[in-house]
Amino acid sequence: MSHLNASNDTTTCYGDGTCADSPFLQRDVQCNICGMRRLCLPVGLTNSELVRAGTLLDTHAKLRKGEMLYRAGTPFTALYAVRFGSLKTTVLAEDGREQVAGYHMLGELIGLDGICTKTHGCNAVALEDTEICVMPFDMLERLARELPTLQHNLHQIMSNEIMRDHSVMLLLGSMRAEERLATFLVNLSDRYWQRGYSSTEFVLRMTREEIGSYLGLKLETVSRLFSRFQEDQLIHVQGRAIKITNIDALRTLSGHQQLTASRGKYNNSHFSPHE
Amino acid sequence: MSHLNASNDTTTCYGDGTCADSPFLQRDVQCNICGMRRLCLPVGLTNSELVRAGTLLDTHAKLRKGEMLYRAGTPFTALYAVRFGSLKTTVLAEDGREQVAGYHMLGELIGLDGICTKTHGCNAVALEDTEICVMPFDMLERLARELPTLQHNLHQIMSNEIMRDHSVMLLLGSMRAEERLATFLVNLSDRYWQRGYSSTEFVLRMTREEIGSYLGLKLETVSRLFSRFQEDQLIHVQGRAIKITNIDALRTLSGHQQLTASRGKYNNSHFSPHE
DNA sequence: CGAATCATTGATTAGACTCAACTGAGGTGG
DNA sequence: CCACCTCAGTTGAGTCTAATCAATGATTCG
Repeated sequence: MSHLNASNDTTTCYGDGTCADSPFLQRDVQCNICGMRRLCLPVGLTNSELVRAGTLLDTHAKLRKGEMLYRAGTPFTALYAVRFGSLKTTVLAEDGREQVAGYHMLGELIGLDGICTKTHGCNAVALEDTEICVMPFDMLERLARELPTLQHNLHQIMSNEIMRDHSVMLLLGSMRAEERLATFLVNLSDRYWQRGYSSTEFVLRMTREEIGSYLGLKLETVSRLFSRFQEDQLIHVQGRAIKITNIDALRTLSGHQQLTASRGKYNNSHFSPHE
Repeated sequence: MSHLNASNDTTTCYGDGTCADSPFLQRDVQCNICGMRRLCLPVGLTNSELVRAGTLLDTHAKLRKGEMLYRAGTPFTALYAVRFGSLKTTVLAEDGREQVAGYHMLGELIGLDGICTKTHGCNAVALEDTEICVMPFDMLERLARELPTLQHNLHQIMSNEIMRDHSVMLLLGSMRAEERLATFLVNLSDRYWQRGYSSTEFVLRMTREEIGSYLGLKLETVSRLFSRFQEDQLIHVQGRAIKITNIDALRTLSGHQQLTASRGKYNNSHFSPHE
């Protein structure tokens, strides 16, 4: 993976998944061999810029299922990008209540809420064996001052997280239980699709209780709804294995309300590895 | 207001409300005459930096009550800081449902959700006659590359917005109606206090329906809860005039759960103009 | 001053929660 | 390899919170 030719300097990788250079012109930069480059922080950087950012993006870490990446209250030092696997983040009330704030998969950036207090604001736990990319934040800020594209990407990602949170607030504040679960399923479906996986068959990485926590519902309610959706021929459920049989009906149920996906740029485009 | 001496270059205004220079060393820079400087984007900039940022921070705009600052779907060009007055932002579902995403007062920055798509993601409406500071975003990004303090402040503010959203998600997903309203009142009380106003007597700038929309409740529920809180001697309500008579009980009700305030730096400190 | 908007309060209902019992899958160790 | 245990998931019965529907009172504003 390190013997490929360096490309010329103006070569750019685009957010739409295409690349100005030939498929074999890849540098020995971690991002170039990471399948999620086009969804991640370095979108749009030239190769020489990627090389400069190399030290930033070099450090990886592996997490076993259930392992915690960071804990609320501990010092914030870095942002993390998911290379593979998935994580949940949870916010904690002072009285001990805990709520899932998000599920994060390939190419998504987490830890953003730690910047403002230099302390992590939530817990991040791996839902399966997971590998992440560690980006020390002071280094990232320094680089962002030199690379406007990187700077703008960071701002976009943070802004996108704010939009995502707003759509969750809309879900929690105004939707009925079945609308919430339908929206959740449609959102997962879309995100798997964007990443090149089946949009109709996937395995949930979280328990009913965790889904409920994210959606502001109790686990029994989630379970009942899965059963009802199956009865109504919208999905087929077998434990955590989900097969969507009527995505249109699910979209209708969700009020065509999209939970904003992980990266704004692509939400309304038809970007996908399938095209 | 323009005849005061320029201070020396290393003079810095701090987030805790103090200033390294004498009270009279203020430049003819809008931020220096804005009471909210210590809560706003330019916290910590030296005076010479403030001067550089001057063009960024010079443009103001006035809004009448009910006027819209921006609308979801329209092009995003700038961030806005509240100079006085207040606004609500609302997110829209595709089916027309609308939900209040936040109430914004003095010193708070809005428009952050527009960065990722270059299009505003929500509506912003003045709740009273309001003045705001317009900060063109491309200019802000350029300046942020030159002024690390400004860059970091921007990141902090965005991160803080994410934390605020997370605490709203916790509220909507796990609290009962009375806990939500108590949390809302305590949050308002704290924010007024931080800005030098009474923490126990204030006038709501929004209708019961708007409060309900923010809290995921119907207006009748909000109204009933106000009445019950009054019956229980926690508050005195007269239309929109609120007098808090037992803030401790309200805090207890809210599970001591703070809705994250507008600027992370100050949340857990005892910063306030009263000290 | 009158119209419109906002707010309060009551009666009833529906949707989600709680409590509880039971089933099934996965992992461990004898 | 199977028995056992635990944790996850399903389903049912009853309860309760907040929504809905409805009528009336209070403010605000042109």
